[in-house]
Order: sequence, then structure tokens, then C-alpha cells
Amino acid sequence: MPELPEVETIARALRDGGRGQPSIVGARVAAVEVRWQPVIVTPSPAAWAAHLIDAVLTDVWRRGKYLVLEWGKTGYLIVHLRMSGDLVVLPPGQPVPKHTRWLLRFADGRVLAFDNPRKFGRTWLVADPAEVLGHLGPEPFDPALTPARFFARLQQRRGQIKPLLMNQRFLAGLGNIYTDEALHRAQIHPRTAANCLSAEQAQRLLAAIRAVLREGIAANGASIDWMYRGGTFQNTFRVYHRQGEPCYTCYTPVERIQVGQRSTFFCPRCQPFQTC
DNA sequence: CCTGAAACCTGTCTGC
DNA sequence: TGCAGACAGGTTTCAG
Repeated sequence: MPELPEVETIARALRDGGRGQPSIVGARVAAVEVRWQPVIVTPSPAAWAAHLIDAVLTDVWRRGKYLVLEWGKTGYLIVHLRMSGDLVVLPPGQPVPKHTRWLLRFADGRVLAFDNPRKFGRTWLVADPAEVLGHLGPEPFDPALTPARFFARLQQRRGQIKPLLMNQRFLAGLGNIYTDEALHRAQIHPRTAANCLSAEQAQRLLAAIRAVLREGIAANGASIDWMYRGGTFQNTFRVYHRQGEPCYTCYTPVERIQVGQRSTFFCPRCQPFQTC
């Protein structure tokens, strides 16, 4: 589930209200429960819980695929969902999801639950968010990331464009779905060497990345399988999971290949392979 | 620097 | 119905 648009959807719902629940900003923690300790990276699970008791949530935001919950002077609770799960608000008395790894009970009776079936997700509580987020590349919507700057960074890399776009040190937020969708929109083959792209292609690619992310956010993310619900972007996929079906642009069957160990979907006609 | 393999997990779906 | 195998939105570590 969780790439930038899904994480953004969760962050906005927690901060502003949404997905059927009002905002939790201003709520005070009355009790903490950790059900699967390895999910807590730092500090120790006991210290983690002790720090959060009585803390008041002051803000929620997103950086890349990380969710950041601010608790005033208590610090920053940072969450990464990895391959599955959600951060959900439950009204008083409602049972928590089956795969809840930790939960915060608020003084008003509501519960914030970290639902993470595959146990890949991780949580940190830190004084400085840079401890966790410091390695991340630029946000895709950062105005400082101009087409010229993006092109210059591509020029410095010789690897395949798809794994590079998914490298969070290069750019923060893209995952398997949105990368394939952006490359199709920009008409670039996923195995193209990054430094073989022209300035025009770089500009087109950056615009395509921003367009698919914007559409994904507007659709509240994508829902696939049982992992996540609520979003509708899956109805707008142009290539992802469409192998054998006609490209909407040229009617050539969409192909599925492996690139960087990930299933990759592309149109062989709209996205021809190129070398320098 | 770049690539590929493996590991971390649970659940769903497909085919025999 | 049972069961084996493939596959899944991510990241890290290691070998070459």
C-alpha cells in the first residue's frame, strides 16, 4: 500500500480529520500498549511507552513515506509502514485491528492503532526528526527541485532509471506503483540508464512524477488487495498490474518484466528502450 | 558506484 | 478440500 500518496492521505486524516474520524491533534495519551516489541526501534519499548504517557499531540506531517507525529517537548513519533498496514483512529469502545502492533489510548477514549500485518513496519521516538529522516532525498514537490536540478542529478547516475527513482536517497516517496505510472506517462523505458536521459526527458519525467502523485493524493491513494482501503487510484492505473491488457495510448499489450528485483509494467511501444 | 540475492513477515490467490 | 507455490505497496545487508 503505502507510497507517498497513501502516507499523505493518512497524515492529513490524522491532522485535519478524515477517513471517517475527526482530527486527533490536541489529544492526550492516557495509556500505551505495545503488542509486538520489535516494531519499536528506539528507545526501548518500555521507555518509548513511558515517554508517550500524558503527551499531547501537537502536529502530524509526512516526509517521504514516513509519518511524523509531534508531541510538543516529548519529541517526534516517526512511523514507517513498509509493505502493509495503516495508522487508524478508532472511536471509544471499538475493537482494534487484528494485526495491531501498538496502540495509544487517548484521554477522550479514542484509540490510535498501528496496524501492520507483515511486521515490516518500524517506529521511532526521537528528539530530532533528522535522526531518522536525514538520509532522504528531496520531496518531489519541493520547488527547489527544478527541472534543471533534476536533470543534473540524473546526469550523475549510471544505473537504471526505475530503481533510481525508487531509491529514497535520490528522491523521497516513490514506490513500485507510482514509479511505473510516472515512467509510462513520461514515455521512458524503466531500464534506461539515468545519464542517457535528455534534458527534455528529465523535465517530462519530473512533471509526470508530480502529476501521478497529485492524482494519487486526490484519489486518497490506491487500494489493492486487503492491505489498505479507502483510496481509488487503483482505478486509474495505466500500466500497473495491467500486463497483457492494451495500452490506453497505443493499444499495444502492456508487458511485465523484472527490474531491480521488482515487478515492472510498461508499454513496449510508448516506452522504447534507448541507449546513449 | 552498480547489480542481484536474500532476509524480514503474513495473507491471498492460483493451479493441481 | 487440501496443499504447494507465487506473489504482494519496502528497506537493509551482503557478495561480487
